[in-house]
Amino acid sequence: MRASDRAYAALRDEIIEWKLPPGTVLAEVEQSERLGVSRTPLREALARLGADGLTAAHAGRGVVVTDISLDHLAELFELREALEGKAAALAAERGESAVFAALRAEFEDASRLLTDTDPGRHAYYDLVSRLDAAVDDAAANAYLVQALKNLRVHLVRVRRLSLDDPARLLAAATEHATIAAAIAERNPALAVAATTVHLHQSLRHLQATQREEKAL
Amino acid sequence: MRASDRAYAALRDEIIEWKLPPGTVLAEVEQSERLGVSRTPLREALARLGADGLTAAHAGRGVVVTDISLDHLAELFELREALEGKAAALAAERGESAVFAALRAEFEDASRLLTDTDPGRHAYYDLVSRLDAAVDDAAANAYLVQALKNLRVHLVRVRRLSLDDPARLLAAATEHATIAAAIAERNPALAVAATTVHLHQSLRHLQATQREEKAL
DNA sequence: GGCAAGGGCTTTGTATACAGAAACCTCCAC
DNA sequence: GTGGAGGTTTCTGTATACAAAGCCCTTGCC
Repeated sequence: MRASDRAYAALRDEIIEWKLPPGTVLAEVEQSERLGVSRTPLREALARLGADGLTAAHAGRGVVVTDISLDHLAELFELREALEGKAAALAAERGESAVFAALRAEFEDASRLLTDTDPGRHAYYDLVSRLDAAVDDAAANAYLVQALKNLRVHLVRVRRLSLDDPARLLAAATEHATIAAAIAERNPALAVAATTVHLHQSLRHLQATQREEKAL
Repeated sequence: MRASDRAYAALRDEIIEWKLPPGTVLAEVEQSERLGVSRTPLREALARLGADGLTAAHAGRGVVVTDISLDHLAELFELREALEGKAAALAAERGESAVFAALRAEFEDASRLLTDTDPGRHAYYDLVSRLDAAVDDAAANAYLVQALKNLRVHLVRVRRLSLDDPARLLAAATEHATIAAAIAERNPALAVAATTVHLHQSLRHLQATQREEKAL
């Protein structure tokens, strides 16, 4: 693996996991020494982070980790609604019914996963990403998938803001089942609606959690 | 201006204007000598082009200019529909009515511009970008605007595929006027519908033109 | 005491030299 | 004649040295 890839992956993970919180300045020499690579590949890594929107080049002062606040959260979910709604609609038009019917069944069984502890939650997250991947695959649109990929980096970042509570995950599982069912039924309008509902609920929950944490 | 910025802008323009057609290999030394910059800033430029999706790093053989065919056109417009539809809806919710009412009037007067020759067409294109900018501004969503910006690079590239014929531009002006009117009326659903119609017609026209050129 | 200008210092931006890897061509064997 | 293996060549990937630009601190003047 290339040194620039390693540096990019390391910095990206650290930003996503809030080990490098917003506002952190990433000086080139400092980071290159820390990560054990030269400045050249590190610069390439920083450029990619900037393209992802995770950092911004504050001219002269080095690149800084971008902020992500409550306001950004709403904006992020507006974009997410546009992209995931379209992806769900396209998947409903083009996808294999059997694939999504199977995923629907898994989500309806998810209550079993979520009564357990950590490994169960991990299995649930895995199920969610399998649905995402299935939608991406069925949508069959490279540009849309790329845009979603860019978006998801930021979504993972905000997810780490608050621990998911089991009650919300259970509700989300039902919403995901509805989305999968709509796609399996080849009903694009329903798929869009189900996606909109799910994202609305997710955003509400996140914002409520955020306000709680702020109050502490 | 930085050398890497110059290299990026130069290569990007050349790709967009089809001076570097799809499949062209961009060797680092060759391009750095041609553009009069060192390999380091050139590599940064190539990385940015890759992030834009204009080039793909064919491992070992250097980066090549990505292909853009009729199939890609449909995919591109699917993404465009999702993003511009959402942007129009948000603009209808949040925008200043007066701004879009004025733009509507300009589009309704556009027949005057389009009866003239080249300078008139240039003025029309300028009007279109002013509408885009107004929508971006009114949507007030940095993530959405960024996604649109990424998309537009590819759109400019396909526009160069075929010369716009005056009849289509005239029809497009009417469609744009309808979009602006919907936003001015603060009617998000109508704005989405008008955008969908416009994009559908544009795609149909482009595909028809493409088939003609293929037949020649 | 406050403001501005200048110098030092840290920072990024660029160039070049070197190392490693992959592709292609050639030559040999079958 | 064809296939494979080895060598050569050219490419990308990385490191480091140098240049330039911006910021901060200090100092002098008002």
